Amino acid sequence: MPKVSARAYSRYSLEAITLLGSLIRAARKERKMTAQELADRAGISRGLLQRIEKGDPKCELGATMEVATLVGVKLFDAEATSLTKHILQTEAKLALLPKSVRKKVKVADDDF
Amino acid sequence: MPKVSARAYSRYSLEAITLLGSLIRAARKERKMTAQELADRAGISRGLLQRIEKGDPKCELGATMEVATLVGVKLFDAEATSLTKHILQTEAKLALLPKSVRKKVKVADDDF
DNA sequence: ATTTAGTGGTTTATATATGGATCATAATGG
DNA sequence: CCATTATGATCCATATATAAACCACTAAAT
Repeated sequence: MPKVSARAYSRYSLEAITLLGSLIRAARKERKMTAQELADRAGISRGLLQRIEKGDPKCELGATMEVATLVGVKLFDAEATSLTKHILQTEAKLALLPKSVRKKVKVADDDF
Repeated sequence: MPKVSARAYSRYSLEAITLLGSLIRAARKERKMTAQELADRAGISRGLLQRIEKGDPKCELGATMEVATLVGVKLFDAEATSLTKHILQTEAKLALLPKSVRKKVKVADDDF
């Protein structure tokens, strides 16, 4: 069964994911946690944790975030309470923007 | 087919994911991009983009990161070149840590 | 006011990620 | 040096995320 069309990732995306994985692994070891331990606490299998630490893009966002949180790697280095505030701010900002983005029909793309 | 055991996410994880989604949506609208447009550029379906923007934890990490990158939402606010450096540093740090974490056998858990 | 495009929510079929088991290797602690 | 355990990798069955097509609704733009 030949793979038909893999997904394409930008350089930045791959690097960011790789970095995230490395940070998680480093953090886990600094905390002297076994891969199995961390996997258990996160409620995932050891195999999945391996892939996360390796930087595999094809992992659940939730699982990855959960693991990261458990070892203290925060994407947005802020407390949950602070995040809530941030979310609300963003939502408010969103409310100001048009509900739907309407494209000009005739005019050529002004993208470049 | 009853769902047996859903995955548990910490408060922080869910909030961080929600925030990420909101930031993406806001960024997309600021750039006056259609959901379909962004989905196409990211090589994903519009439905998936909706879930990402909504903050669904069950999405590919790669797809999410890709979309975020496309609209300029950086998890690690740094250039790719800088990320590489950061990765190398982390790897180097990792090399100093023990290859495997060994648990004490007899002694009781010192977790608390 | 009317038209049209964007959005949100479905459903279904398919691709695929995940869990679990297993094996080999490596490296730690005694 | 030895015993033990963490790790890395692979395989398979199954759960599930994804793409695609559809619908209804909303809200831009004329």
